[in-house]
Amino acid sequence: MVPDRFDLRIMKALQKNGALTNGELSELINLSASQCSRRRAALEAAGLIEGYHARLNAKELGFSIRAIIRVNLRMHGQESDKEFSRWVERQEEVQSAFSVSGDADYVLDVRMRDLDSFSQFIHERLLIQPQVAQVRSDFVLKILKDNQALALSTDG
Amino acid sequence: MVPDRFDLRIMKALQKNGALTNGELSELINLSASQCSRRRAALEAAGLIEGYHARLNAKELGFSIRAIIRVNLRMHGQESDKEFSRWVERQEEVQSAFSVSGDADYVLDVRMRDLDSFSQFIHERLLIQPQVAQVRSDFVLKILKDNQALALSTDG
DNA sequence: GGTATCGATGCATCTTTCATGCACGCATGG
DNA sequence: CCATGCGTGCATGAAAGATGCATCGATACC
Repeated sequence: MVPDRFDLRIMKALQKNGALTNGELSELINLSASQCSRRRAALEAAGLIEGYHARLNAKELGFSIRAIIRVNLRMHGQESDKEFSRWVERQEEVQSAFSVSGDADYVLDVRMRDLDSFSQFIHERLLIQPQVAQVRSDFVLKILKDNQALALSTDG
Repeated sequence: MVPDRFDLRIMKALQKNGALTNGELSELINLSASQCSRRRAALEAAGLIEGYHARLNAKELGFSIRAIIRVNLRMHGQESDKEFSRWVERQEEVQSAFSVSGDADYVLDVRMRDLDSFSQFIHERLLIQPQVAQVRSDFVLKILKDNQALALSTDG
């Protein structure tokens, strides 16, 4: 599927606000509501829109700790990498996890309720993984932005 | 507002799928649809649910580069920090940006269409910021998980 | 130039979903 | 024991979503 500029506008709008009605969308992008509905369905069917998600207020819910953790493994091989990946995927506190090229092997974005949980996670769960060689943590002091929105150029 | 376990279940479900109807929600959490509607509205009004967002397929849309960039500033002061923050917020390619404690001063999560854009961003936009002293990039090779979902414990 | 064909669009309609008034049940406190 | 208040489910009117149909515009072909 090749999205045209209307599709791009729709996706851009829905990134910002996924609860827009087709009527509201139609005003924003200058197209009838029925067309918005059809295009939206097409974008979802084509997989360009992967889904809709509610964003929760982490602070209000008691998640006061956020940290970016860089992890190095002892050795590299399909086995240890795969095993570590599987382990990471099971950790609820890990919101995002990337295998990266650079100083580190993995970068994790984690959220916890308090320092105790964080310490417990690092020492009693992460560091005892046999593959893990080194762990360096950066605590998030302030979130400047957290869009999760792609920079689509609508060209007008 | 103090969310009870039904509220937690609702939030958990809506994190996974923000397009659930109240009827579908009611089946998932064993509560009538009308109550789901009321509780949902309350959670939104209380700010526990901050909003709904569509997630787009980055690969399909041509964003093949993702990187975690660590930035160090030359000196620290309210001025340079604030100025850098403001600059970061204006950069569309920056999805998330954190001020952190640790080796780095800032961590940025960026997405680009290609290596040229990335190089251009680093050299012609980021490094020419007068506050910036050092930049280290980790390219994302593989996304193990990218939930953006908080680990709510529903206790049942 | 004329015409046929195909996809995209807007309107109208039907269906689904949402929002809310109401009465009931349950708990707590007088 | 009764009164009060909150949370709940049911039922109804309002809003939003989905879709058949006729029309419009563009392209291709004769």
